Amino acid sequence: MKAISCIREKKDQYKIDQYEHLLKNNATEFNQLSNIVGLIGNGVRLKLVWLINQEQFCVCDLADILQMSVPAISQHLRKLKDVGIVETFRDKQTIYYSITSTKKLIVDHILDLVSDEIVVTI
Amino acid sequence: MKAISCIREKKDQYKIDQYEHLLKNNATEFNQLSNIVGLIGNGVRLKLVWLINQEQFCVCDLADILQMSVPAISQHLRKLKDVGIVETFRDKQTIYYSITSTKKLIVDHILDLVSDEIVVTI
DNA sequence: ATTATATTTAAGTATTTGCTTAAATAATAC
DNA sequence: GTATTATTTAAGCAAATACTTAAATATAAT
Repeated sequence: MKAISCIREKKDQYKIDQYEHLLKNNATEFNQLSNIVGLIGNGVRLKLVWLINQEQFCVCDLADILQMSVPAISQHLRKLKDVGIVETFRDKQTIYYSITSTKKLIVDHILDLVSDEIVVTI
Repeated sequence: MKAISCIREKKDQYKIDQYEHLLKNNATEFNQLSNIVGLIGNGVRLKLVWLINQEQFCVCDLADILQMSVPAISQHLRKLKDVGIVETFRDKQTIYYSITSTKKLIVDHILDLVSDEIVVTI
């Protein structure tokens, strides 16, 4: 809570205050972004987002590809849906997931980092 | 474990296998990246990385700016250091943190998303 | 040496996360 | 209608996370 840090004479209180206020003024932006980045920064969800960004998939496909249970995948997708990264549309019994247009830019931006590392041949 | 997903006739086993192998072949890259992105995708650490990317700071400064305890900040910095995002250099009793040159690109890339949202006036 | 300062580390703990299994929904097929 | 299939949801639990406080290091000043 209380940040009783250090006495240090080199302490630049003015600068500290400036940064403190800057971060507080932009708390919402930092929080939103860390939520999104934090969600994508999970081994399973990074792959899910990458896959869904390649093309639409249903839960079953994703479970098969990642060799995980359907409920496990479904719960990951729910989190991604809750923050608006993915959306769904239904075709009969099948529900397909895709990246939302609103988050497409940020997703592409983060997935750029994947593209730099791997070679896709599908 | 065993992913007994769905029977679906539209299932494209060839495509599923292709993606499965592609992800397995690049497991290391995906894991490394999700580790880094996951670390930065934390409210406190996103701010820490953003701050340190602006200029060098010591633990005390960061604790003051974020109004958190020194040990809490120190432990966050340790995680960032463990994956090679930040490095330290000592000046007398003070230890300064900076972004490593090896991770500078990826950090800048993620912080681009912050820059899009906030205005910095320091 | 002794004291003070900056920082890290360790131990403890409450909260969150990511799975599991089982049950609940929803749409299709018969 | 009843059965089947795709998906979600809920409950339970082990592991991970993010703090706390107290103790340990390391450097500097006296």
